[in-house]
Amino acid sequence: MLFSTKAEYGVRLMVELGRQPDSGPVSLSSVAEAERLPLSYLEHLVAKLRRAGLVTSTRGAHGGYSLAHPATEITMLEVVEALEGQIAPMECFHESPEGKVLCSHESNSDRACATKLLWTRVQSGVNRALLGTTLAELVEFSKPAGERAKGEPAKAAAPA
Amino acid sequence: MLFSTKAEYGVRLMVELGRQPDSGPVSLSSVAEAERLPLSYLEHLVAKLRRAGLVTSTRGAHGGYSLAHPATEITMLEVVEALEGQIAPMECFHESPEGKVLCSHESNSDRACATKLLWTRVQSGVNRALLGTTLAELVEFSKPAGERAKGEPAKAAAPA
DNA sequence: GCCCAACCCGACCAATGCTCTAGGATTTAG
DNA sequence: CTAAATCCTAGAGCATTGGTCGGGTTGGGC
Repeated sequence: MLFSTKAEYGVRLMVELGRQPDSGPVSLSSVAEAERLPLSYLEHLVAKLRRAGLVTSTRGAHGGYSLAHPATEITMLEVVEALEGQIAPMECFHESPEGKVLCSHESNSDRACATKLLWTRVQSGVNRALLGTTLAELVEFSKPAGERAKGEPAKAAAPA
Repeated sequence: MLFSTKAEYGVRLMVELGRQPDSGPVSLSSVAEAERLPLSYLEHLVAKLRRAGLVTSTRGAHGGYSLAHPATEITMLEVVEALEGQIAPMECFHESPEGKVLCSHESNSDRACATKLLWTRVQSGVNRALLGTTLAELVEFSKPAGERAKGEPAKAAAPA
């Protein structure tokens, strides 16, 4: 598996928040029930999303979580990275802050790192998919067919 | 990490085999030394590649492994799948033999599976990258710059 | 002012998979 | 025959995953 359930559950959580745009904060327990996910595990995941600035929390009675930004401005790259950490296809494959690709195996040999070309392409493919998918699209997609295509249509991104 | 070292080591192994096209079988220990990888671990990996029909083995003294097909006809999708198993972005995401996408969460709710759109795009991005990269390209890429671009040039595939 | 819903936090735990080693059995060139 | 090599199975050691548990803290409603 490329990703763990952290990404799966976390994205579902975000979609659930995105479905009620302006009805105040949504409690975690209602999300847990709707998606049939363990509440106490969701607490850990939502904490990561909060620390990443993707959701805001309001404490106390009738509290809960809300999206920190409009769903059209939240890309899946942000969400998945907040949940799973930096996305790299391989352990030895890191991007420095300036965007250069580093590979710890490179010094192993006089030759160029054979796999760098491959992992670069894979990462680029994943990044394009994640960056080109907004939360708004998933919210729209999750609605029953009859309900779709009303309101502002989600920005169409690069097709699958 | 998207992939484990199984893919990394296995691809390196394949590249090493691809560098000596017609000089008989290559022993695992020479590969292990050249790439500084643990020999006994490589044995497990090469067994998977053999069972997948990607390499052939010749036993006994002066034995070793060779590519079962020309490097231009081996895609990284075959190699990585042989090593890591079926590639799916998420546990709940399977492709049936007819190519239909199944999702075990779909029955959880009256709504469409919110994450299916996302994982479909991710998988398609990864597949394109893996399918569009041949072993011959990596072999070429791994040569020192001066040595490249001689012989038949590797088929240029979809750029990163 | 209390209660309770809800967020918050850290410790813990079982299961799984990854990385790698050990030890041997089998095959074959020289 | 012997050395080199593939082949096979059985694990050890470790990190991660996917949770659970118990207890805080906050704040609205009665």
